[in-house]
Amino acid sequence: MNRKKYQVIYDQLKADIRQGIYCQGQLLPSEMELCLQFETSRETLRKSLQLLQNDAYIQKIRGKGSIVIYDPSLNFELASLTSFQEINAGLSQPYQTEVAVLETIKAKDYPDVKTALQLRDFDTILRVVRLRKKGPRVNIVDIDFFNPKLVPGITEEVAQTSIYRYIEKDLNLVISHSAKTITFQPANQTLQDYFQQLEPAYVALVEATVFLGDGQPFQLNQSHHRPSSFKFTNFSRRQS
Amino acid sequence: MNRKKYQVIYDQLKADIRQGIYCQGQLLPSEMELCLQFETSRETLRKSLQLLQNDAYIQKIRGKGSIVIYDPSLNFELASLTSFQEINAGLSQPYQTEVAVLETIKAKDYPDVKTALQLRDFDTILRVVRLRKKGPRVNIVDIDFFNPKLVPGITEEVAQTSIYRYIEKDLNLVISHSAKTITFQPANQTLQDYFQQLEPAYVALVEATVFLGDGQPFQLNQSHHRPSSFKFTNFSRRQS
DNA sequence: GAGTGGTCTAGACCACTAA
DNA sequence: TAGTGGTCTAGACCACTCG
Repeated sequence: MNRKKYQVIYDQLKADIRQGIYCQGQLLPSEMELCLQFETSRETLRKSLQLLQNDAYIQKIRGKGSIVIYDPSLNFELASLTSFQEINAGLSQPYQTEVAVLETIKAKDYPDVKTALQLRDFDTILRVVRLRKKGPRVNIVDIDFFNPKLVPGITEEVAQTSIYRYIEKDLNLVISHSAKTITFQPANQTLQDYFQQLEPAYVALVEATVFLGDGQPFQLNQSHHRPSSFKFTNFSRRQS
Repeated sequence: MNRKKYQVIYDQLKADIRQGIYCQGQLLPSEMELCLQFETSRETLRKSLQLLQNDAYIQKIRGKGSIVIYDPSLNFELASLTSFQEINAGLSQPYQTEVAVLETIKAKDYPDVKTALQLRDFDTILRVVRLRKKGPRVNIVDIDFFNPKLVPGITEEVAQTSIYRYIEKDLNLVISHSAKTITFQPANQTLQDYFQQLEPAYVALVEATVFLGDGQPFQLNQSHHRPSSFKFTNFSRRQS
């Protein structure tokens, strides 16, 4: 068997919930029943339920069962580490990407980037600016800094399609995790020129340092959003 | 034994990492070694490591070990479901809270709130406005809507101290999870009056619907932040 | 090949809920 | 009291990394 059993069960239950076979407020069958149904042990099944709980599909209640809390009106994809390309593919009206800048710069001229990517003065950085447009209207300006020693060979063509796909499929590297901050910043003249019109002259800035599987930071992403079309969604649980 | 074994191990390792006994980039002892050290089975120990990984303390790498990725300069508390009172208690310079409004309103006059709290036209809602100040300066305006059938008896005194404490300790209810969105909005006249000065006339709005353990929504929280002092931090992992 | 983490099992006992 | 989920165990086998 190729795929992991708990993953198969997770996918199946998730699909059932999304299709409304199990509805919001309803209880799933008990763990015992699900074990029989999927022909598995209890710990394996519980692993699947744990994942469903982490992803806001169910809420487990001791002594009662697992209640479905999935709400189709919510959309949590921005809270996970997903490339623009991957989100865009799911949109009904996708964005066009325009690569505005692709240049190599010196680490010592960008001290903040140098720190974030843990570089030294004499290292180089690949700087990429991409405009995400709907027709003529620019809604997002992505400014990215890559460590070319870790992820070499990013060309304009790669930047045009999907850099994450290139890193994972072609370079065969593991993209692991990311630390993100959201702030509200005045837009400098360059940004105002990209956006054409900005009211007020502020942007929502999502800044993320992204790490490879071995813990090394390879990318600093600064995603500038037109404030009127910015929305970040998140799910959180109360600690007990 | 009262506390859960995996929780004890998790707490211990977390403390060790925070105190620098294990440093960023370093490997933890292997699972075998840790099992011996904590006198436990491997699955239990792995549960603790799983928690550490979820909370951005370590990154597990198959065939190698568990690498410490904890970065003390990041602060993830806003990404979890934590009451203002609880965050405030950890600040060196705490906020003062002023209860500006505490009133009962009709659900049918607030259709958005009615929907979020799953109420009917003739239900009532408790509306609370609280100002979070540092000296004379208001930095956050919290507007909350509670379902009084689920969480009755919220008084001005409760609102002044901690509503979550009251709900958990006095009402003995379980606060479970929350769906949150972050947007940037123009500030209406009332908000501008509260904030005194706002440059630009925008606020960062963190809107959260909060649910009890049985899946019922009891609170809609609209937290309006002065944009210049707003920062949201988040951690995410790439799906495999 | 030795050592690491990843998956899966069968079974035990405990804590909580509801009738 | 019966049924639910929560914790913990000991052991098996697999997949991966590295010298």
